[in-house]
Amino acid sequence: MTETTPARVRYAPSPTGRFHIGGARTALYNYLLARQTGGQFIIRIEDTDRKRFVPGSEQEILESLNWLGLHWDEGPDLGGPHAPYRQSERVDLYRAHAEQLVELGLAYFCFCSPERLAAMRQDLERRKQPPHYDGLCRRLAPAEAAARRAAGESHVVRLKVPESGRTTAVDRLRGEIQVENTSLDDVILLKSDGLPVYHLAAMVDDRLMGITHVLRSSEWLPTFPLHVLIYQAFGWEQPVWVHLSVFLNPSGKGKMSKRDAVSGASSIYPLDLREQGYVPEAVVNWLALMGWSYDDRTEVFGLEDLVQRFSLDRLNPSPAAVNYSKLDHFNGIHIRSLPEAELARRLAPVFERHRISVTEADLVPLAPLIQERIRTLDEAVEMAGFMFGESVSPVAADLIGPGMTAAASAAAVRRAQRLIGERERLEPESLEAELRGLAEELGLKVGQLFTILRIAVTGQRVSPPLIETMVLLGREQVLERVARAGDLLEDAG
RNA sequence: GCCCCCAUCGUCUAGGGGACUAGGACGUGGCCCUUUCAAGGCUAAAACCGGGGUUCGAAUCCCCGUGGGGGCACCA
Repeated sequence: MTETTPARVRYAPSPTGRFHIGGARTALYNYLLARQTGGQFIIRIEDTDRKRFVPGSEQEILESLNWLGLHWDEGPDLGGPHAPYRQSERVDLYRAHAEQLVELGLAYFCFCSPERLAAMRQDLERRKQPPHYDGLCRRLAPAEAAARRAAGESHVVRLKVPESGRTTAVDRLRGEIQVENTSLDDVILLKSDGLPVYHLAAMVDDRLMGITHVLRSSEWLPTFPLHVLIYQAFGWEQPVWVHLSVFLNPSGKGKMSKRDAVSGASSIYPLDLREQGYVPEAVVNWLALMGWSYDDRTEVFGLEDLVQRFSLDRLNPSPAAVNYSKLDHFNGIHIRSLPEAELARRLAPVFERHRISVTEADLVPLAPLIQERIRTLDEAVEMAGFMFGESVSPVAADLIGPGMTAAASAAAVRRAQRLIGERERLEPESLEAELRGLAEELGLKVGQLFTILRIAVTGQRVSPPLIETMVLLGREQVLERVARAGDLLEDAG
């Protein structure tokens, strides 16, 4: 079943480190749902933990999302009807809501010191018991609690979890999840510094911002019932809850982690992927299919296709191992589907990064030659960097044709040199015909002659198609390089 | 220790009681095409975690194991 009413969804990262592909996929699914239903996609920064704050990470998040094409309707930079979109700027809201819950008798002030809590936790651990707040302050008379608070005693606000019964939480993918209330802790909602924890802040904001669907990481599954309880305490209607599976590292053992960013060739960070020559279309396509599928055969999608076809019903609840060779595959496909001018446009900064000065206009005629040969944009430099250097420097030994002597190779090169020299300019059809003719005349296989010339002209064994490359390079350049190869071969012989 | 989630080829997945000799894709091997490398085409090997049920019939439903993952903070 596809959602029909406009969905207001949010991606709510905390700025505590680098932005990775797991977050990107969560953002993607949220974005797709919003666009498909004509709803809104909101970015909210969850920065209520001052200790873990990492400067610059908010920028990385926003830059990554923009690069991927996941543009938002409301957010910390854009503002919107529910501004501000940074939780650190919304603390009064959380405080008021926490107090409201205390007044309703559904939460309470707790004066237990961190030391007492730590000691209690240690004790329980020693006795192999699950960590659990003992409810000391829950039993305080409201009047006494109010007095101690008024006296300025340091305190937090805790949720009063029912002491019996069960809580049923409904996840769109997994159905009903039931837990005994006794297994739930009286979680802290408001810290002693007056800032909320996730459990309070996210619920309040989701409600206030009119969030209809919460698509978030399955790390939240264990505290999901608590969140349902908080909604119930406020008397709010539940949103549609969807817990997305986590990403496993490429081996399939263990959750994807920072280590995986350095251990392999490919990174878990979108911005690194960009640096490595991946196109956003490929990253989006790849991410979309890790945890979601359309059918049993279609797998190449652009963002717009995904907007059209995405469906919560086709989400997969099981964890997925990251597979970079599949990313390479998608990257090749999406590079090939780019218009030539667009490919040239994207290639320009890549050559620049490799300190090869070349204009976008120079790259336009080259684009079709390499388009189906590269899997990442950076491979273009390897493949065709020789086009933009002053000269190439092949080694004589490499110039000798397969199964040939240096002398025979030299002779072949000189004949080719003369043939090219006799032409005013190079035209692909006739050049190819004449070189093929030459090979035949010399009793060589086309491959033998072309291999020699390829190395002479490009300096490499692997290159774009020889004829087109020579035409692009131009008569003078080709002549110079072929002549030099002839010299090298004659010296070697 | 306790709680929660998950379970089909190496990996991503299709499958929602009979259409399954379990389909597709990546990767891997072979062949074809071919001026190199790609791309493309064809092809091969490769999976229902185990055990009990339910049913005429189970990859599909239930239970128990096992395995994997996540969580148990004045982090998110």
